[in-house]
Amino acid sequence: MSEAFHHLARPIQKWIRRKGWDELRPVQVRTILTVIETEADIIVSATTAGGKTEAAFLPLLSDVIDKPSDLGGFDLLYIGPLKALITDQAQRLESICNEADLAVTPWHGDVPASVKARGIENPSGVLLITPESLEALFVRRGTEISRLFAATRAVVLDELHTMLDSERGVHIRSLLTRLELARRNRLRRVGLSATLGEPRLACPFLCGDDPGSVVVIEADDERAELKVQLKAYESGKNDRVPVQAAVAGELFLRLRGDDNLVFAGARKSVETYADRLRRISEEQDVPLEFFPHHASLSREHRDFVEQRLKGEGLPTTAVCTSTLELGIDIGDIVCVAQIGAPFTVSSLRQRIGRSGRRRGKSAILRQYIVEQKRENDAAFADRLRLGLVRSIAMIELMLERWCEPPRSIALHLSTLTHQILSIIAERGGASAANLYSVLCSQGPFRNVDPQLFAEVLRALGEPGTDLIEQATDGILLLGSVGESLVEHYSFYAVFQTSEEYQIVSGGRSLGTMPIENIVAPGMLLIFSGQRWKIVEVDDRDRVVSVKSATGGMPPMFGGEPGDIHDKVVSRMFQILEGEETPAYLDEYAVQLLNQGRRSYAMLGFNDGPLVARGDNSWIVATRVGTTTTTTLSLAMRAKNFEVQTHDGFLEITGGEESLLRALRSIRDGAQNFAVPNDANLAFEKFHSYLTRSLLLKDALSCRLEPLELPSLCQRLLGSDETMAMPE
DNA sequence: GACCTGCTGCGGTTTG
Repeated sequence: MSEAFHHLARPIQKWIRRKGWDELRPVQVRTILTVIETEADIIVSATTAGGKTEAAFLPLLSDVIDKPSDLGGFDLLYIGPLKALITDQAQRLESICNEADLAVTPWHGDVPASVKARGIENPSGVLLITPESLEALFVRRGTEISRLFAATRAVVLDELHTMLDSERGVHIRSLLTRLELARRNRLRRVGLSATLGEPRLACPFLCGDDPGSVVVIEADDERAELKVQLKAYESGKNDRVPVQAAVAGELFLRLRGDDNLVFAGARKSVETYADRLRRISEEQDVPLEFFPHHASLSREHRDFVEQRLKGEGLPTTAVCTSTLELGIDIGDIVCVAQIGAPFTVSSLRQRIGRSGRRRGKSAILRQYIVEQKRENDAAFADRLRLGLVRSIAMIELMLERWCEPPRSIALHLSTLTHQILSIIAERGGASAANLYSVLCSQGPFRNVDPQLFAEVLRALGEPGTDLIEQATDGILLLGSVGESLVEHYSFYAVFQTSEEYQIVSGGRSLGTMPIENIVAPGMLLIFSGQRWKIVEVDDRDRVVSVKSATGGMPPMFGGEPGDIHDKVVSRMFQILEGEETPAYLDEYAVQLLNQGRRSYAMLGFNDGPLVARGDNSWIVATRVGTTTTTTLSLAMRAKNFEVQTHDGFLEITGGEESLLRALRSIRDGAQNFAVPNDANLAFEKFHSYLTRSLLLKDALSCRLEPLELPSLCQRLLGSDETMAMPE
């Protein structure tokens, strides 16, 4: 055993021996030495089964055992983004902690109140909690926080990549600042992740005050060989057999008999393919091995699918959304299929990481792309085969080991509003200066200056908004609306969720669907991989009762398209302008790629970025990702053009002035950037309580890039500002 | 043309 082993506490050494480990992994050795010999914050980056949890906890627990604290409270804090993950990790830690008689307390919405009561009464050992449950502790037990966490010496943040510049990431950082202020002592932070493209870029999110001091420990995993195949299909308006049938047939042929994951892109598409695969299995009279898995299905059904994947024996393919992209260990997956191009390279990479985990086996990606048949009225985006091209760009970038860096730090005014309410609730009142100090000077909202903070407070205190009010001594209190928000348990999460119907069959819940779906008795439904007829709709309690049937359509689940990164779009143009043919394309995909390249040249994009299509109609090749392309499209819409956005392209029609004049005026007047009055700017949970001026500032901090417009317009106009079209 | 995540306290009843 290595030197690191001898640094560990006796009970921990005993546990390692009992496990039969003959050596610690390199990433564990390095983490153990760093934890024991330094006081630095640490990021551990290793694959899902790479032993990260043990790497962090073996030395942290050793420290607790060898140097017990007399302060009282939990010794270690673990924050995880999923309930299932906390349950899993608590079980793993229990086996270690038993050896040393340390308590392990899992804490989330499904943990019995008795376990929580025991934790509050006698806090010690390891607490594993979700951000939302920690939030609830602040709101409901604000006065006890300092007692519960007095002895805590470190916090472990699992799946760190989900906690970067997201609403939930900012939420956690705010809670950690508040925790440190309550106990008057900093907490050492240890972040764990399997999918940080460049782990150093995550350091500012772990330690905002001194990112350079964070120690990054990366496992040099032996990477499994990756086999990739891309198969293309075409679908047309007059197809007798829908193209999904062909894709499902191929999936059935290739995947039956093993454990696989099929990422179908959207819940509706998951239901469509699961239904087709079930029908094929029935026609061929073979046992069903294909099951849908997404967030709107009942916990019961999802558990069933996960258990089948984990278990030996019954081959199982889950047709899924990103529910199975991260988190719990689902065992050996032979093949990952992806239907349609994904939105990010990092998610593609994470998905592929699910297969080929067994030593000596390759990871396998089967990518399926459906393009529209070219008919006379084919849209230009279909003629360019943009879906296929994006998919190739994603695969190429993934093979080059690139993935999207974390986003830059936004204002997060919705989450700021949440934390203002939470601190006032925690303390029964707070001064504006104190709130600013905790949240903005010391906490994560560092881009919010005092003036902007005052503007937010004024919006929350507006009569009619009533989230907060000011007492005569200047102290801010919750207003009537603020009070009712904070009192309800739905307050604890910072992210938005929509209203839904429960779908019930014979008293058993099958799952949920958004209330935007039109429902009436007699209608047919595909859901949870089966076919149903609606027998009753209870609009008051939002319950739809169904019974077995034989036809139907899956419901709509809504959602907005994802952001494509500049680098992906830039690679798409390289592919459209290039000549190489990737070896993993099937024959049909090669044909479609060549068609896309020919169309690109024929439309004239090789000569310049602006293509006139007659009748006040143009196509503009922006060559940049969603954020900047959308910003230009809003600027054009504000000038009364009609605009459709695509990856790296805009289709523009109408307008009161010529395209060239409009681009020039946007280039020269970027400081007057305006969005159309009808553009929706409310995306997050507490946005509806803020003014339009604040929403615009929030959007400008992360969703829009007006500062990019002058150079983009200049590039589009070209140096001589001429193009082959009439002004 | 998208996906995912989360949730307390209390009152009533039953049981030993």
